[in-house]
Amino acid sequence: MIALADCNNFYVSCERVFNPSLEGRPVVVLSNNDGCIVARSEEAKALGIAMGTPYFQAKDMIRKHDVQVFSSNYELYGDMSSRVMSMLSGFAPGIEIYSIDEAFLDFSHLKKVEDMETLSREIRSTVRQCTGIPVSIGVAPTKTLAKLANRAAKKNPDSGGVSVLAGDRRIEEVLKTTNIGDIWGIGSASAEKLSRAGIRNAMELRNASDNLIKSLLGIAGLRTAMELRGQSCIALEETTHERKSLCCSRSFGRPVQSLDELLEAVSQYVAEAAHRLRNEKLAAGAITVFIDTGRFRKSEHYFNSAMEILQVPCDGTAELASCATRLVRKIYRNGNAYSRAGVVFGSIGTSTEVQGDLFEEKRTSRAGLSEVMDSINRKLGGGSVFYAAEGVTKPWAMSRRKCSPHYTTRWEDLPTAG
DNA sequence: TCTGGGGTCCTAGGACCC
DNA sequence: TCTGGGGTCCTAGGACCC
Repeated sequence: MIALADCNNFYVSCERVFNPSLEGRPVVVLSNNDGCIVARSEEAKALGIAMGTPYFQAKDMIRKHDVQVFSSNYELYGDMSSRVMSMLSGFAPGIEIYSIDEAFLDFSHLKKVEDMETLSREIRSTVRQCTGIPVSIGVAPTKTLAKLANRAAKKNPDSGGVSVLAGDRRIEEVLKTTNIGDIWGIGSASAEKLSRAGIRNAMELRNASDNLIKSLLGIAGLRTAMELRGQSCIALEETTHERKSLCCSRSFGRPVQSLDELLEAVSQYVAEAAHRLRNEKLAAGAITVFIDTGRFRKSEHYFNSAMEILQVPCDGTAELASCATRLVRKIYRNGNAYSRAGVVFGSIGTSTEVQGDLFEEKRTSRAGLSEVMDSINRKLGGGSVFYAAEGVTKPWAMSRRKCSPHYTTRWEDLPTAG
């Protein structure tokens, strides 16, 4: 058996831990650049505010019902997440951290349903007490069913936040009441295809023929169907596997037209991404840059990207930035108002095992400067030293007008009592 | 006026090999 | 006149996840 522990309305819950006055009130958290609503408290959901609603479209409703609004504070959510995950990992022999607010736990050592329920309740109350975050737990024979069990736990107020899916009758009950699009692995495109073929709920997908499913959805869809039948096809992955790409992209606070501002923004994204690269002891073998006018603008949509393969994999900000700068110049088109840009590192490998260039006469040390800058920023706080190329006033920076303090990661933001 | 960001996997088609 | 079969690797695009 596998358990899925999923934090309730995670970002909202993080805000509430340090601001108890939010308890019982409608609260929403916005995506980067204060664009969309990406987390809602139960009270906000009850008002009919949908996931992903653009903030500006919901403003009337927000004012009318005095909904509390927060910008995304990923520093806070990331730190709270690691607290929750470290609590969870003490409760099971195996854990797979699946996302910032979810983890699968190995429950295979438990044989009785009552034991699974008891342990789940213990996990819930301990995590709540030690971190302040409410968690729901679903238990089932496969990951896909555990996802459904978790939904059932959240939906049913009598469940106490725990639901174990064991036994054919109980499983079928849930399958029948789950819409096809609410199954893990079935997105909108697949839901559309299936419903045209007359398959509208999880039970109907489970009972459909392998050939039909494979022809409609391919091998991934077939795996999902088998998981609904109770046959585990998606293993618990306890080891974190090596990263394949690393991306830093952001929308601008206001449209950007000048090449200079675009270059500043991209330089900053490179600096951020390269810093993460070095933290993970990795080096990039290729770099892609993209710029985008955005798809909601009335004028013609312009999106373009360019890639360069590096002679020798690299983790230094300066070298990566000079490459990125070259690429921006290549795709920049004058007269456009850009709303977004980004940098993607690919062909990633371990920085200690870099294949050198046979024909390079003398290998210059590239690591030194970035390392020194990292250590200064670690000691004095992020952003203490940076390349001037990143810009100083940054008029293009994203908006985060309603960001809460970084309660757990910055000394000056420590909450005070009394 | 205002619409996020960061990932992975699968598939089909092309290029190439012997 | 007539031209095989089996395989790998790479890439772009689509779909999915949170």
